[in-house]
Amino acid sequence: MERAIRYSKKREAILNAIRCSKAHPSAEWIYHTLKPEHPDLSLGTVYRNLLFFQQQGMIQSVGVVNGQERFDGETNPHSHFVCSKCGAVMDLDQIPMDANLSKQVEELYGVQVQRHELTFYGTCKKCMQNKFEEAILS
Amino acid sequence: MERAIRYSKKREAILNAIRCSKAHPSAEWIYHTLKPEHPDLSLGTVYRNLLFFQQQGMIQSVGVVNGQERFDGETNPHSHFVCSKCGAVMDLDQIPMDANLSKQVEELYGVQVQRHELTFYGTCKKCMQNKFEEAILS
DNA sequence: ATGACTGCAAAGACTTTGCATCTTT
DNA sequence: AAAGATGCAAAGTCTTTGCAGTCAT
Repeated sequence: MERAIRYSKKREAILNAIRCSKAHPSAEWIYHTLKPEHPDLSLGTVYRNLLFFQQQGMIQSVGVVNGQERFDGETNPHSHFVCSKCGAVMDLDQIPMDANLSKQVEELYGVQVQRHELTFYGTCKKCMQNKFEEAILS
Repeated sequence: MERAIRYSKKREAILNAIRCSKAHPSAEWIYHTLKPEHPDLSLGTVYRNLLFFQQQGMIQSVGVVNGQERFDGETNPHSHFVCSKCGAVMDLDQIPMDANLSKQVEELYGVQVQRHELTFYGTCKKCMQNKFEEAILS
């Protein structure tokens, strides 16, 4: 018998927070965002639900940025930009992901591919501006 | 005055261990691999040197796999496969990385790109074999 | 009433760091 | 001798987990 899944107010709020944010939230971010509305929310619940949503395929990990795992409520393939300065993560909807690549990898290397990630690392607009201002002031 | 860089036996050994391995080692892996030859090696030193090599551009992080950061001694752009079962990381030398993509991202999004990663996630050959055997036994 | 979900706090895993000591230059 | 590199252990950060209580069905 499969484990039943029940509704929970907090679970709904957590999923909603991820889906409504473009920031690719971390557990901590979700926790602090929801705390005002749900004063008795605990960090453990956030982590447990993040795992749950991942297992259900409802969200995906974008990887670990500055020590914190980041999540994405959009599960359609798309690439990301990560700012190495401030840790911002943004979607790059205009950069296409080649779906055929996965098949090529499977055929060439004899592995089974579930998904692939295309991620760019660098400095975001805001941080470049800050760098510029610092350079002037020094 | 810039900080001087001095030779050290352990630093050399650590870099060598990364460069000679195709496993994309973690700090722990390096530590245990070198411990027999360098009984007084400490994990702190491994971590400090990993940071040092990264800052020097001599190695690169491949990201965090199962909670451990993994490193690559090959800094030329190439894509990776990560096994979600066993955490193995392998180079995909036959899958080309499009160098032009970085420029496109810079122009389209007004950011500054340093590098990009193309990573495939799935199940490696060995783990697929294990799955198969388990299925038969059950 | 059952068992899924949660809060809380403790435990766990990985990484960083301070300080005394040892090494390289 | 000066300052960089290390060992050791403590501290720090993020995440997981056990247990008792709560809530959905």
